[in-house]
Amino acid sequence: MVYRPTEKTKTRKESRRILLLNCAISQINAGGFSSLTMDNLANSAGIAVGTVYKYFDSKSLLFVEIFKILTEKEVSIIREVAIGCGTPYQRLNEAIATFSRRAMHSQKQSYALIFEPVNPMIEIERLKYRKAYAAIFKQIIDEGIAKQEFIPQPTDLAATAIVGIIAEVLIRPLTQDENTHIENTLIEKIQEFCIRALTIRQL
Amino acid sequence: MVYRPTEKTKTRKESRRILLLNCAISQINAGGFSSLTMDNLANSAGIAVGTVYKYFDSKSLLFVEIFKILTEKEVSIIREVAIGCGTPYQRLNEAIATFSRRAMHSQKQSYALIFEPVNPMIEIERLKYRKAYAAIFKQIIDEGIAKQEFIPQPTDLAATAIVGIIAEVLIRPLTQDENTHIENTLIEKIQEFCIRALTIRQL
DNA sequence: TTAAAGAGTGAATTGTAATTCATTACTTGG
DNA sequence: CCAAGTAATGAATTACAATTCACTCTTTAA
Repeated sequence: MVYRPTEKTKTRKESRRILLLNCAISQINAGGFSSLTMDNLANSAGIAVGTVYKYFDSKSLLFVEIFKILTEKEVSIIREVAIGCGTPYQRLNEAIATFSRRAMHSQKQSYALIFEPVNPMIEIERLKYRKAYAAIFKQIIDEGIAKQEFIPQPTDLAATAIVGIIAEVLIRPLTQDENTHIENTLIEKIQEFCIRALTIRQL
Repeated sequence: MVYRPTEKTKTRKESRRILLLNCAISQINAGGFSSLTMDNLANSAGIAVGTVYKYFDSKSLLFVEIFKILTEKEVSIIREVAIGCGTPYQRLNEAIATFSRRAMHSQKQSYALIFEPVNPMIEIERLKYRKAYAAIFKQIIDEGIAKQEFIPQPTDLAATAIVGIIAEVLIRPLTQDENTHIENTLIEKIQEFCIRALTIRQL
């Protein structure tokens, strides 16, 4: 035996894998999961279809991997905000705003991650994704209740509800077409709605 | 020319069409849209595939028709409750409860109508469906605000938010598997959350 | 009874992508 | 340079349903 994979080879392999992932992500950002085929992925990466299969065993697995990459990034950004400084009230508002702003800036992607019909495997990941968001909100709400900033209530439900609100109010409308104009005050209104549901109102 | 369609023929044709729709709906209730193929539909109706095409031009159009039938029924039931008697507060609670109860009783169907990945045509109908629900909630909220039962706020958003809450809290979990046990108190908790967001609290 | 038109049939076709695999091209260390 | 292994290729295959269509069967009313 003479040939053995070396550092150099492994590095090149790894960077090709990353290239493929990046090409795939670009395509998804442009046209959603439905626009990504193994053929056009191979094309845009400048390699043969067969080669794609040296890097990913199947399209489903590729999709799942991409989904995880994208959602883990989003979740970690929100988590960052959520454990930042400030009162629970402030952090909740900040988390909602960040989530909303990011969604507005990459509409196609948000829609793809939250709603786009793909396949059952993605649906399972999507559930985890939404649960991850809810877990973040829950933490803030729990703390807010402990500090008597928020009214005692089932926090799991409240957290899930907030995810539902943002998805429905903000992201679902992006289904329609490209330049869905979303008013900037929408974020504030969402915040106010959520805060009303959570807080003890100061009369 | 001798043959002309008669009442009798038309009736039979119509009833076959209805049979097909019913078979399709049963299949969807059992396994979602994804489980319905033109072949198994023909099979379960006891006719040939080709015949199905005498009744429906394409699978997409069949799907859209079924989706409309099912959603219009659901919406009209909720609408009934929503324009019933009682204060806006009571009617809101009743509408949420009815929506929730129906969802819990036909889990597969609710999931299919609200979330199941199907195709872009269905996605367009689904948006209308959700908007129809929102419109009902909006009407209640508008009235509640007029009667000073609810706090003034953007009612469009509040209505959409409620749809999002129910979808996320109640129906999304049905993704998982058959007997997702949903506590009965869940409905009450959803109502309380929504009411807090809407009302002027009595201290 | 029969010609005309509609209805029903289901094997064959089509469409669309994913996936495979025999073949060719590289890499490596001796 | 070579032999052994690895990587890349892309045309061909597979998978899977939707859809078609040449044909047969029914119905109608003269």
